[in-house]
Amino acid sequence: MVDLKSGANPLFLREEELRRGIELMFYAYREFTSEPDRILEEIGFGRAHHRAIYFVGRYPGITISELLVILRITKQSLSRVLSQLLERGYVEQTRGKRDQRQRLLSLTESGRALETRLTDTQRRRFAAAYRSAGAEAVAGFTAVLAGIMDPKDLERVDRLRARADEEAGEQDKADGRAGLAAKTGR
Amino acid sequence: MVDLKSGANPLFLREEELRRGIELMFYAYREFTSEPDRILEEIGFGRAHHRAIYFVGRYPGITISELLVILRITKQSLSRVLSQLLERGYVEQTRGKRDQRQRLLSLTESGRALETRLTDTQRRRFAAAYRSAGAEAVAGFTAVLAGIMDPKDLERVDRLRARADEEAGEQDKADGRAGLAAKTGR
DNA sequence: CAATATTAGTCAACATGGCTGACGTATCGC
DNA sequence: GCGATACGTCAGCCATGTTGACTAATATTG
Repeated sequence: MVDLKSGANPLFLREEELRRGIELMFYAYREFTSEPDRILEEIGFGRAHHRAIYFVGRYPGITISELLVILRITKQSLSRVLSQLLERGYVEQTRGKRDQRQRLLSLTESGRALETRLTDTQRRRFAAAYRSAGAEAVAGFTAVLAGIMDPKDLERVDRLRARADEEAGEQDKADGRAGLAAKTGR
Repeated sequence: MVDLKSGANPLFLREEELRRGIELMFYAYREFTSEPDRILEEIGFGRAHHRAIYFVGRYPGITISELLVILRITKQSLSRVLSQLLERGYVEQTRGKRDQRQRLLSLTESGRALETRLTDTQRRRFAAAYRSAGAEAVAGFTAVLAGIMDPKDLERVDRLRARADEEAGEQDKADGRAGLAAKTGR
């Protein structure tokens, strides 16, 4: 019993290491959302609005169904926050040119301003943590997180990022979309 | 404009690196909670119950007010989940011997079983991610998370862990507490 | 071209888990 | 003995998730 818990026991160390990771995840996520939450509260929005505005800003021209796949919530839940964002002029919709059923979402000027304000607090927090931990630690951080998340999400993130990279600098042409699903067909 | 977004621009790289961290955090946290959530649903509990049961298991003999500090919720919110855990026999309370006002919380046999079942899914997930990312990555992961979280939380976690380590193998004596606040006075 | 599938929107009802505010009780410590 | 502390509780509100049922417009396919 004593031996099972003693510091010299490798299983105890491993158990402690795993628990530490679990706990840091809990505490870090709470802090990660705390500053945006405060700003959102000022203007009568919640965390769900941040998520929507973030991904619309990230992938301008994204459709409702694509956003649903990313957020993994029901369309009823998304509809609630999205209609508020539309009403209050942070997000706008246009119909897809190729497929008229689709609603292509993008941020308005004030939507971009809000997204920047919200995400900046997180960017700053990450930048500070990255700076103090060092470049190698950052690589380890992202490697472990990538191992924790759903491989499907990881694949999608990587795929979209690759596409965004190769399209960076190009004109948004054709039907005005940013190419999110232009080739995926999903 | 093109230059600002081109891959050669260091500011763009930095921006992408920060956004990637932010997004991985979102996706990883969602996955991190998904398996416990499924188990909890089976037995009619929610994520809040897991948090309570986790920290009671982590710090047996913890008081209500200490748990409130860790969880950062109101006592009314905690009371809701805790009374259910007590009713259904996962957690038990004893009065503090030194201070009779305190309620010292600990897990019952079935509470420990549930905690193990819930947390094991997370442990496995972390263990797999740690294994595939390597030891160095793990160090980076925890360093970055430590930089993201509230320093007060970090300090407390480290302090409690140091205490648990030095007390490992000792008998729980005196008033039956695990020494969580024995010396903190908080 | 007609049938079917897909995309999006909406209404209604419910659960979880946060919150505030207001009190009550027992116990501790000065 | 009195003020502070630890805990419990009632009542109600809000945000954000859920299921289920249905409609409308458009696209696709046999």
